[in-house]
Amino acid sequence: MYAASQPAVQSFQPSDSATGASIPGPHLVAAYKPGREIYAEGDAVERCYQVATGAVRIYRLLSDGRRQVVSFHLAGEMFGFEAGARHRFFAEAITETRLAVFGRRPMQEYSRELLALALAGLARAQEHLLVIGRQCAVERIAAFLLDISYRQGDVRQLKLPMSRQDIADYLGLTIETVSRVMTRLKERGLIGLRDARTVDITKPDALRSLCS
Amino acid sequence: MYAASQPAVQSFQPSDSATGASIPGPHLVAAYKPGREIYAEGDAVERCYQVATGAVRIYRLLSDGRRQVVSFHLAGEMFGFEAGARHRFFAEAITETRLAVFGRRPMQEYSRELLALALAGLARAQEHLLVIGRQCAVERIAAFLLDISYRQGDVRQLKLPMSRQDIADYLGLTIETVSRVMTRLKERGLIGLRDARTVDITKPDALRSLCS
DNA sequence: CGGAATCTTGACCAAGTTCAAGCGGTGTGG
DNA sequence: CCACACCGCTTGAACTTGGTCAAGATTCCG
Repeated sequence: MYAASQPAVQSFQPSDSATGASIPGPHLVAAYKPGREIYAEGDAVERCYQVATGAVRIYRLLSDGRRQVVSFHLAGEMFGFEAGARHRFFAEAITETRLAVFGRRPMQEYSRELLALALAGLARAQEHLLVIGRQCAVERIAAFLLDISYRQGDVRQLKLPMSRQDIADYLGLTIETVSRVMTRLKERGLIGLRDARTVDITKPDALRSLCS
Repeated sequence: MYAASQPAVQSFQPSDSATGASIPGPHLVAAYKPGREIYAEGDAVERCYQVATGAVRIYRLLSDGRRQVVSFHLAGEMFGFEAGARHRFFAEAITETRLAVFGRRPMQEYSRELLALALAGLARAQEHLLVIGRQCAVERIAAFLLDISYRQGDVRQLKLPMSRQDIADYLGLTIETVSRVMTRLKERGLIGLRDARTVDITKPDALRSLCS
């Protein structure tokens, strides 16, 4: 449902892109343990990142502890560019994660490439707004599973890197609701749950028709 | 709460911006009656727009009629740039509206300026995600009123160009809930309601402390 | 003045939250 | 090696927020 706008892999080095440009040569690769912070709210924006392996969550905390995850980033996807000089969200590795890191210089020089990425990010945020603003719990979960499946290469069996709590905070639900909906989808035969993090999409069309 | 990232006025022609660049000369100015469509979902993306006067809503419809307004654009603000070749949202004039229209050429040549706009749009969408995903009805309305007030120049008395239905569809609520919360805020003395569209923010700090 | 939007209000209802308990796997220390 | 504690997940029951449905009130205009 909201996979449509999602390129399978984002990259600064498009092999055959319309622009022909690419960010040159060697760049840092950093490794992060699960839960490790990549940047914090308030930090200066001076790099951007591409996930080599693993997964990342971007989120914000409210003063009373409520958390909103605004995006996940899987292998191949870029993140870290923001409007102002300071980050307004936290970024954390979800699993064992390796990142390609791009410095300030490239970011300023490659505004055309960054523009495409920013516009793609905007599109995804807007799709997500639609899901959170106007869809019920089942629809949100269905859309989420399809989106992740699509981003992992339209696989039938997907490995969720994130916890139920992460999913809940991404979809504006509680962990209990996520859990309940998952089991309900399993009972209805739309998905299989090998374990909590391993989902088989047994009836993709049925799932798709769920998120109107 | 989410006004912080919002420049008071966005422009392709920043008088004293860091870039120094500006998009040259004459461009079309178009007028729209209330409710008139500016572009539709599926239309080719070939212009972008700056609101001269009036207000615009950007939205998407679900097949069963549910609507999500993803953004409003007030005087000075730009919209219309999207990731793909086709629009994935509708744009409509809310009130009597005049728009400055920019063609394809400038859009391709001014990626730096567009990048800033896209990043600002991304920031706003993400803030909005936080509001819709994790805040209750009162918090949403409080944040909304403060945001609009800020964007109209931090005025105490604000004129809402949009209907209760527009607000509801923007905040992921129903028109009834919006109405109830408004009257409750009035009863508590946080705002005054001259008429439904004219709001006095009598206690801005109290309102601010509402949206945690 | 009449009619149509738009907005408000009330009573009831339901989806999702909260609170609480239990399950299952994993890792650790006795 | 087993016992135990921990963590993430699931499940159930009661509750609450916001939604639905229905009726009025207001405003806007012709």
